[in-house]
Amino acid sequence: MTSESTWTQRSDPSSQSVAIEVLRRGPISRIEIARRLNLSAPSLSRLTAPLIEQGLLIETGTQNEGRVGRPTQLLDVQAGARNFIGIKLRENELVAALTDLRGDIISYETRALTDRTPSVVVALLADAVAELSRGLVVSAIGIGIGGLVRDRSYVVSARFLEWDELPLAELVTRATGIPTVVDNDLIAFTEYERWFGAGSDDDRFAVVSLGAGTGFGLVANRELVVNEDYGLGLIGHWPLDPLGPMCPAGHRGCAHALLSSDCIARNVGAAIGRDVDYDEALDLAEAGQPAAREILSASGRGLGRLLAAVCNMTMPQRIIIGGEGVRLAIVAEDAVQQGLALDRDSRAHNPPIVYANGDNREWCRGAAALAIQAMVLGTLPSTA
Amino acid sequence: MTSESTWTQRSDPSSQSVAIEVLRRGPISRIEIARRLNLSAPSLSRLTAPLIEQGLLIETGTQNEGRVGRPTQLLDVQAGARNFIGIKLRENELVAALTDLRGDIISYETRALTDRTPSVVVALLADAVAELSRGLVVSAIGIGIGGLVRDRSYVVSARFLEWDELPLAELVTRATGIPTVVDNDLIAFTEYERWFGAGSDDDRFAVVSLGAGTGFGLVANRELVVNEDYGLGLIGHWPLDPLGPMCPAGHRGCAHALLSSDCIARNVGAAIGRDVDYDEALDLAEAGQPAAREILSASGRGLGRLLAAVCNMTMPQRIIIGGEGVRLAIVAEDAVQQGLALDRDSRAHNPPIVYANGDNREWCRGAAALAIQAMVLGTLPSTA
DNA sequence: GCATTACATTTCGTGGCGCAATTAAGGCCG
DNA sequence: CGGCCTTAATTGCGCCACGAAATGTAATGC
Repeated sequence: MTSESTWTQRSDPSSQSVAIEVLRRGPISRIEIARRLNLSAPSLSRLTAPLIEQGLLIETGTQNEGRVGRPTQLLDVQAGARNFIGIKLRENELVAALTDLRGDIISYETRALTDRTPSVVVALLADAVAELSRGLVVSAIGIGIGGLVRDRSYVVSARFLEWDELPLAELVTRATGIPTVVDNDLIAFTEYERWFGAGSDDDRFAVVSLGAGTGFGLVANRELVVNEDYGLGLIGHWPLDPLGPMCPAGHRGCAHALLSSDCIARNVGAAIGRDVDYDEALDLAEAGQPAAREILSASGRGLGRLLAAVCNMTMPQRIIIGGEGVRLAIVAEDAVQQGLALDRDSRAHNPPIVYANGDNREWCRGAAALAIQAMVLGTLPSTA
Repeated sequence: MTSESTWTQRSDPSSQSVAIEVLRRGPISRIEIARRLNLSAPSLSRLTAPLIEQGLLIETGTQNEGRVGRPTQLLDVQAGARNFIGIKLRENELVAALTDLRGDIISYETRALTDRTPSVVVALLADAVAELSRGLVVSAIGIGIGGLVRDRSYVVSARFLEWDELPLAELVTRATGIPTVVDNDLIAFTEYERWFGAGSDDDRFAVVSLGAGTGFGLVANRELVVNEDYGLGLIGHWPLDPLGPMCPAGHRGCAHALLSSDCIARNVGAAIGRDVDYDEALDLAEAGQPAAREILSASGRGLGRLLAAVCNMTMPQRIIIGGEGVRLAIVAEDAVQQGLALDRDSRAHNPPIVYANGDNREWCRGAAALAIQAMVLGTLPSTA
């Protein structure tokens, strides 16, 4: 039945977009798909029949919500029918997650990276994949990596892994026999949010990630906004506070100085006279320790000003804050609002801000989303 | 033949997109349209035939460029077949231009605005329209206005005209009998550049306007990026230089303080001890007057930093600088590049920067573009 | 002059689509 | 409780937009 090479068999574009709509919008009625795709009800009967026949879609109960009239039959994808693996490569570890068709995570594997030689990393990666895929068929692998990637396959540069000009997708495909796609981790995360996550109903939204660095992702007119420089981290040193602390690269009050986990931990540590890590620093601020509170207020205001810049320039309908450092936005929420107010016209409407989990899971789901997209859209590389 | 109500008669979408392609891409061969629209050559023969029949398109000679093979027949719109009027409303004048189907200007009318009462302005406007349209049929009127506009028709607020909640399109339609569309002037200008201008080949570009205020327009994924707040001038007080001069609203070194014609003229005037206007200020800087040069260098650097912010956040393939104050960008070009370098990663690629004319014409063409779009896309309001 | 190249057109069959009518499945109400 | 209404899904039907293939057309090149 489910052939591995293509998803919907027929390459008919509207059949494909129906399948994608069900995949992205969860259980959904035929009539609702018809409205979204500007198709007629008969078309939807025609288009869904073969997809149900193939076992790709299933009817999952009815829904009526107390309205009169015939209840709708909800359609859904067989989320378990396919498996994917999403992998996040970090400076010193590798996290791989087995997911279903929606990027929901089934299980995990982690490997410490002590040696960054590509062949060693690829071997570890293949090992984690083998472990996760025991007894299963994995349709595709997605990899997210902090750095510059071309063609969803080729790593141009990844500073913290000290990689340059590496055909990563090809290496992994060879090592695992599974088609593989690679992209910048923030692109992967943004794509996940666009297809399945908090941004799936928006025309425009922005993603801001906090953690070791500060990242930015943008979706406008329902499509990702990227260019060849994406992955350089263009907003990593965005100026936020002319009187703020210095960052290691010598920018005063830049995003790195105010928002990165390292700098926050270092500044709080220096202020209270002992070493603390990022989470302790936030704990102290939350507990009311004055120096920590002050430092985190400054960071929050800086973040607010960054968000104001995002709003003023890209007019998003939603802002999604993610990354390991997301707690900053929550702990310093009041200061964020202050900073936002500072650079926003008082008549302007601020978009809702939503927070992602802030753990490794979201990066893996993002990476898996790349693999899912490639499979569904038929852009997977061949394994030959 | 040319019915006034619709453009392409048949509402067939691909017939319409063929017509739009010819309108936007100037003289173009069938085969090239086929490539752009993902259609086959036979489809193009079929689709163009009735459009030529109607007199909407014409064949304008052949082209071969020294290649072998049958030369291409170039198709073009009968640019003179329709007329439009584009109107820019300013604080104290109204500029109306008669244009052809491509927004190219045929003639002008100007009216001084001494009274801002809507009925008076509408009467003046109708008078200018009557003058321009003598002996001609005008298909639609487009109006560009600095302010907040809804539904391409309804002025929510326009500060400098002291207008609020005014159904301007309706009033003008009633006064002239010609269907009218209204929008923010910068949206109009951006739409012109997107359809006909320097951005017509780009997926993404940004527009920055200089003059009385600082404006910003963005196109991503070939569509305008706007929201309900567009027209508030969200980047008018963008922070650019923490040590810069104050603006009247009390922001230090903001876009207004550094880039607006008024502030530049005032600052140069104060420095040299006599009143100068904007153009004199730029003349002085160009002539090497030290104080003027310094002030304009600071402005140029500020502009550069603004452009850096635009590039970092929206990754445009092109930046178009327009507005009455565009000369600043040219006079202070070196400083602009300095400022740009300041906030850009040295590995990033800067997009080409192009300059618009900087006179009233570009605003009128923008307004006309709104009218052309509405006519071509069939979204014109009825005159009933 | 004939081969080559490439744009344009004609013919023809396929198939995707919507309209209209029909069937299905539940509420609403006297 | 049994029509009636409403909304969803399906079936039948015919239209017509589209591309494949073949043909026509107009240039270059040797």
